[in-house]
Amino acid sequence: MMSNLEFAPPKYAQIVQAIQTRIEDGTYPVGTMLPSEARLVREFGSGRSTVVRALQILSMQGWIEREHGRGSFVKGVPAHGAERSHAGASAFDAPENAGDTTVTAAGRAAAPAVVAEALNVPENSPLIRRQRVILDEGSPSELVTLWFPLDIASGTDLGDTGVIAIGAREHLQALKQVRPARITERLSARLATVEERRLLATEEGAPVLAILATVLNAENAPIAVADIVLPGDLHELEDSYPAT
Amino acid sequence: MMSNLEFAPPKYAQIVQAIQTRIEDGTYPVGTMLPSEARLVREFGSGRSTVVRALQILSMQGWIEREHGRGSFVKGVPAHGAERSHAGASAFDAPENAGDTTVTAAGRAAAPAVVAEALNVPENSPLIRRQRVILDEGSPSELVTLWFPLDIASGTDLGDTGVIAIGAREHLQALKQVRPARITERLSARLATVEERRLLATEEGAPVLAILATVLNAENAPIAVADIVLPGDLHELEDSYPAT
DNA sequence: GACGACCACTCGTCCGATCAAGTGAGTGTC
DNA sequence: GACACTCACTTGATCGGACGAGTGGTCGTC
Repeated sequence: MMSNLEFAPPKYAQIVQAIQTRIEDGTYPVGTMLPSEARLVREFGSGRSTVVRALQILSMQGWIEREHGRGSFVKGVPAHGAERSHAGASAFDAPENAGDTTVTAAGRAAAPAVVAEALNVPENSPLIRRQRVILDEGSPSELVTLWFPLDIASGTDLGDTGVIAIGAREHLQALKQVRPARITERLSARLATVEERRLLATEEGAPVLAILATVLNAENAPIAVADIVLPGDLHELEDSYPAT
Repeated sequence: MMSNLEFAPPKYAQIVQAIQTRIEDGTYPVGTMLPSEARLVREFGSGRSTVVRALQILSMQGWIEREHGRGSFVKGVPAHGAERSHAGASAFDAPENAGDTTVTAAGRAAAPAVVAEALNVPENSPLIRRQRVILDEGSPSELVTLWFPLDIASGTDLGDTGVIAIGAREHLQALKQVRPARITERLSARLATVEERRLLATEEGAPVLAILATVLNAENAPIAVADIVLPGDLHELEDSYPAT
């Protein structure tokens, strides 16, 4: 009408936008009831179906809550996804030439029990192990051990002692048809082992955060495992998520 | 028709379900085109609006992709968000009469340094403390201490020693205008304190997972703090997320 | 062969109507 | 006061139609 080249978003989207704005700027305070569908129909001059569609979108996105027979109520600005430190993902993405990283081992090694279980192979099976220590201000602050099945690591540099300048994930993706889809982490507190105390230079009886991260492909088959050990007195993991 | 007391989900939800199942079991392989809206209308014997509504839901949830003029195409089973044990949220939601829970303390107490910092009050300020031990098969497996500012806890039963049969969050929401919006957790490994060893009946030098969870309202002001202590040899936290 | 008109098929949006069902306040009876 | 009833108001589900617009093919013309 007014213009011929103007792009107008669909009506239902305009309504969504308008209500979002009003929630954000406090016109519709949290906890209060939204105008009823009938009112909104009058205000926006559209059919009820259109208003309902907008409200359903807002409801699915978490802005409002709709209660049969009572009305629609403002829930607030949807606090989006959770923020968390993904120690596992970082272990596979971090290049070895960044910061103070020292590769302490690379090559074949027998699978310890927990790693074998995670990779679904017999204990003591030969695997490719790649271990590094990360220093923070000169002192060891993190011990990361990556474990790969032989067939996955073959044809890559993962078993060589040289420094790999990109992350293990990228390295794998570039050289093989390996596509990580999901990572699961298991986290626990325990005392450092003798070997860990040596590499991390901590005292006897020192508690550590131990994270065992398993990388899975789309078929839920394990691709690799990262064993991450953090001295308890040096690390805190943060996690933040919406309260329902 | 067939029955009078049977509960039937709405038609659009049935269609959503049916299509999800067909995607999961390979009837509609990934990448292929879904039957057109008109076909689905015939198959399910419903109006087009109903079919479209189902398809829009599937599209918003990431199962399919709709292309104007071409059709709807299968994207796959949506790799959902992260799965994680939210120890903090559970601490506030768990009722005290469930399982083997013992309330070991309830009433005023001075704020320890970390709690004071999280609640943004001076150290040693008076707070309401509520502490419980959860037994697993007879032995202590979890120590939860909830801390509330006085003004938030006033008028509630949180400072009384009686058992509260619903979660603290529900209790608060029922009695006060308190709306939790977000929870942040800080997790670390350390050795159990003397007090913790007494309540959890663990030995000296035992490592624990310590989680400090802060509940924030929509304005990011702290409402409460949960201090959760898990003996390291009894607990593992799981976390799973898309690798992207 | 290149081009364009046409057409069948697809999804995108919007409307207004109907019936159902949940909620809460008010009203009247016992 | 307790209870049942009514009624206004709310959202929930579904329908069928209408029009618009993007896609990709056929087909005829040049």
